Amino acid sequence: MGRKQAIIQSATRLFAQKGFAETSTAEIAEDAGVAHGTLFYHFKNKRGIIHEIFSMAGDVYLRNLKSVLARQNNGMEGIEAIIRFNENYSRDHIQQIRIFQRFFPDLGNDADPEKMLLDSLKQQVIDLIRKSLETGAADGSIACAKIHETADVIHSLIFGITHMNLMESADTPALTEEAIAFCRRALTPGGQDCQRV
Amino acid sequence: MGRKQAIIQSATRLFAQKGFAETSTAEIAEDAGVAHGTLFYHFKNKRGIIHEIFSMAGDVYLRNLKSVLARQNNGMEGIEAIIRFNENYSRDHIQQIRIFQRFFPDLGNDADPEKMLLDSLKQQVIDLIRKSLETGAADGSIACAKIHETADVIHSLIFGITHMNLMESADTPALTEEAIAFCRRALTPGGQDCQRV
Amino acid sequence: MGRKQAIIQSATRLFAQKGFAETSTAEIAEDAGVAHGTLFYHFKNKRGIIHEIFSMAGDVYLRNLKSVLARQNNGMEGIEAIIRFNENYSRDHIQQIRIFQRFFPDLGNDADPEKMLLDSLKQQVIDLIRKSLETGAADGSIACAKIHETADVIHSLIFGITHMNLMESADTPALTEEAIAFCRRALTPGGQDCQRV
Amino acid sequence: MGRKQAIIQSATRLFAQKGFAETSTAEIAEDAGVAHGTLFYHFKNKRGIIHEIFSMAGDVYLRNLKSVLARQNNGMEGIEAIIRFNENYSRDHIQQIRIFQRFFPDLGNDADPEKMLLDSLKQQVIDLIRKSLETGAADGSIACAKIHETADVIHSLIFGITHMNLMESADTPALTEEAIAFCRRALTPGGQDCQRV
DNA sequence: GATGAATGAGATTTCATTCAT
DNA sequence: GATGAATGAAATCTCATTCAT
Repeated sequence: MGRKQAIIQSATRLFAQKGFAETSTAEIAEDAGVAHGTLFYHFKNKRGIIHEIFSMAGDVYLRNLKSVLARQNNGMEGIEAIIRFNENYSRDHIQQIRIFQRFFPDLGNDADPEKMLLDSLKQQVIDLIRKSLETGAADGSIACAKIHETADVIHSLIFGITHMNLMESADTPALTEEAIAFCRRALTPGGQDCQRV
Repeated sequence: MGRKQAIIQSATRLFAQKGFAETSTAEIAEDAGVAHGTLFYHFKNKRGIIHEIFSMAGDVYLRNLKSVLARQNNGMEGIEAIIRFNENYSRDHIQQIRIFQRFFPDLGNDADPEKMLLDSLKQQVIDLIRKSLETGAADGSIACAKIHETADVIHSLIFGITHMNLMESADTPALTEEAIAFCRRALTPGGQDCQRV
Repeated sequence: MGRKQAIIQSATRLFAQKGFAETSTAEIAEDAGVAHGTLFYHFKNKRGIIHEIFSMAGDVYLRNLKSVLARQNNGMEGIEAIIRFNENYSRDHIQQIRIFQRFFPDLGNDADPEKMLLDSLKQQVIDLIRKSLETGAADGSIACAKIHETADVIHSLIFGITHMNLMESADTPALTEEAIAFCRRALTPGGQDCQRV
Repeated sequence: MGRKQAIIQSATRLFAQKGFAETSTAEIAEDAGVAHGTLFYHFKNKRGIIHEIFSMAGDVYLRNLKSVLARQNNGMEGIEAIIRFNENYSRDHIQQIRIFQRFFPDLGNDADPEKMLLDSLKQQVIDLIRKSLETGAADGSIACAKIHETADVIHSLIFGITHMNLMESADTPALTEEAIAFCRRALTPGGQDCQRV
């Protein structure tokens, strides 16, 4: 593995453990087994490191999520799959997720290139949720009047669960299953008239 | 207003705007119009300032939320009230909320006194959600099999909405209303058999 | 002597000896016998130190020059006094002069606050030369057709002599006396018609 | 153009623009379109680059100046030609001149090989001035008692004008013409007795 | 001849905290 | 109670130079 990869790996672990601001570049270099200056040969600055991590992680997340979605049979299954995928991915890539969640609050101004990266990722996830809702509305597996807002609601729910996951303050597999059941009840057409509200 | 209050006020604004690590004690002192050293007369250290902010803010949030809940007529109304209260409170106390959200990810180890404060606050909110679910189950306004998990789901949803709010990436009043509708559909007994899942 | 004065003194000596870029802040602090951080308590940054040195030195130079000029009897004596004053001042404040001369070339863009300081100082000296030329033209001690340009010529001459002085590449007291004689010949009215050119 | 020439060209431009210390070797390499390491193949170190620039520039300056001087008819014309040559050369080789002027102050100790280069150049120019003065004294175009000191005075004047030129703080063509007139008045024999002083 | 990855020494600056007054 | 000068540890980043290829 090249030095650049070693740096990315170490940085990922340390940012996840201690946060971005709390991790020094000297620490990353030492952990990666390279000279301090080497960091700044491969990356413009400290932020450049996290930028690369974000960019790579976002790509993997989206690619995997899409491949999972492609295997679903109808809209409701899609929604289920998205929620469950997030749970699984969070467990398998806990460090990446932790960095994402840690970094969100530091992203103040909209010009921030990292904020743009994360915003774009979020928007793509919301779009996939929306597409599943639309598919479900078409194939009859989902009854939903306000697709736009409902997509936001589901995304909020997923985000909140992920947060609980990171805080280790709940049995998240169970939480995820209950969230799916919750959505099913809210979205399944049937005795309940979802237009009513 | 005494010097201590001035410090708390300035710190609240600055922490909300720029984050904890990014705000220097000198900056707080200048903004508050006191000498730098005065901060350390009133607070043990920088962390002591945010501790006091958290502690006060949590008290206000909970007291207000409880007083709102006391005025509801049944369990389902309670759930609605909690979600809506969070929206209103977030709007009115945006700085406090922003500090909470900003600080969460920095709280790593469980021994952390600020993490304990926030955990306790979260737990109390979840308890209030649970109590409303139980009330609703008793008064017939809610059909819910797994109260414990459902409370976590709703809390996750609220947390996610608050996050969207802070990121200013959604029309949150509309999002809140749709979330309430979503919960209503998921929780209202009726044609839909909520035991089924 | 307070710490701030000690810093200024050390910085003056070191900047004169080695130049601005070549002197590190750590070096200044050590020489002044203060902690490294103390520099940045008293000055915004490294440039702030040289700014203060410039500002103080320029004031002293101008004040002294003006007081010398006030004691002259006519315009030609004024020109002589200016050239001689510069020689004496350079000898007595060799460090200040060295810093000035060293710093000039680093001052690129006009927005530079230090460049503005130095430009203003230079302009004031040129104005004093011009005033002496005008006085001399009025009192008959000087014959000069183009006062504006001649003032620039004399200032260039003074600047060049100061430079030679710093480079220690000439016997400058003798050079100064010859420069005065040179100017006398060029400016004294008489058999030579200075309009001619 | 070979790589070495490209490096020299880029370095000349950058040193003139930003100064020696402020220009990094990496910057020069990039500007020249060669690899960073290539610099150190062609030059011993960073200083070696400026040494070559100085050496070449000094040669050109002197050769041209001498060729101009050869075409003058008497001593006074020689002095005029030197002053005017400097103005023209400065305008045409502004970068070279800027590097010279920028570098002078950094040359502290006499052992410095670059200082020796510049000192030698300066001495040769002064010698040429002196020779013109002597020629003029012989051919009757100049009246000058102290040739040695006067040569220094004229060199100082030229240096000062060049500095004004670089600082862009005067209309230097006009300044140059006035300086020539100034020298004419000071040096031309006539009604004025130059022995007198 | 030429490259560019890697280095390590050092530079400037920030900042929470202390303490004498 | 309050101050603010002073500190020193640590952080980010720069950069001339080396060297294996």
